[in-house]
Amino acid sequence: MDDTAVSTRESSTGRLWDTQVAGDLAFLMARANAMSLAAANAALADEGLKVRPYSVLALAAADARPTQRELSEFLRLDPSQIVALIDDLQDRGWVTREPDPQDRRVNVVAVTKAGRAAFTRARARVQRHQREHFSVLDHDEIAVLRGLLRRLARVDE
Amino acid sequence: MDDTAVSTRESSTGRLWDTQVAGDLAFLMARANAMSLAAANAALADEGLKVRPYSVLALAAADARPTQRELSEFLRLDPSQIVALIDDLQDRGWVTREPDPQDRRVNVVAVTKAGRAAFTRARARVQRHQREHFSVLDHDEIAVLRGLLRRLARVDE
DNA sequence: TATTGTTATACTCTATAACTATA
DNA sequence: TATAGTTATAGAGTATAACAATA
Repeated sequence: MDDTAVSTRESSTGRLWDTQVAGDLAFLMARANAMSLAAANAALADEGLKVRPYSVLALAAADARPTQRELSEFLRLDPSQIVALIDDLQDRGWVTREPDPQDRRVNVVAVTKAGRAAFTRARARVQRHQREHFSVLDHDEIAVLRGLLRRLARVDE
Repeated sequence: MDDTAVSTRESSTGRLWDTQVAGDLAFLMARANAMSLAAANAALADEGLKVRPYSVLALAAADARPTQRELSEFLRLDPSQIVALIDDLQDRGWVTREPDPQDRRVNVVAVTKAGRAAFTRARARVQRHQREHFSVLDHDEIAVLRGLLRRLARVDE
């Protein structure tokens, strides 16, 4: 093999993975999340969705009847961002705002028939994506990761 | 205890955690990352740093002598964003751009004495933060999580 | 008085393309 | 021709404060 005249400069970033930061959970999580988010958004692009509106649709489709305030907490977004998110899904005819009769300040987000169908399609894509994107881990490892992330993600409830 | 007249509406978001999305790795990662990022940024705020510039400083302080291109790949940021990041650290006197004599197009990022001191202070804060923020997991669980995230984060190298 | 949803706005981050200097 | 770094800019995402309706 002719690798005698290899460049002085290592062309890859391999050696950067031997540094301290590369072991920081905050760094690893940020990088893994950026990759996962990009892949998930790509998977949802054909349905004209991204992860955020998909999550709202999913909660509505699960008949969880979330209030906008609850969505704000759960998705860790400002209430003002939830407005735009729901406006968009409502414009597509996928969800509706139902005023709570017991507290007329509150809107509950409900799914429509079309919304349920859209969610079913989107969910199939997301699940296929997850299998592919996380295929570097085996079934048991994924279960372990899910459990650990779940505990971290739920910490400040 | 007087909890007989409790409200009809569950005030917490607990029930949302029983839905399908709450098990999606993409969702869990996004949420766990958002929490971790906010905590890490808060930990670094006293040093006038955020996670991004801290990561650049860390790689320079590790004497990895990264090029701007390598930083771009490693941090998953556009090359144009690296410019501003390094400008800022350079203005503080913490890093310098050293032109590579072998390829004068290339800048290598090197740490200064002051930069090394700043990094030492910042690193102590970050490590303290990590211990606190991830304290819901025990030592072994953290090691497992780090290993799994590392494999995911390194996938497309 | 406090809270839900809403609007407006400013700020940060991100993505893209074009430019320069070197190779 | 191709690549490293830079600049400019538009778009997306985020954070904050103030407001109306209701509690």
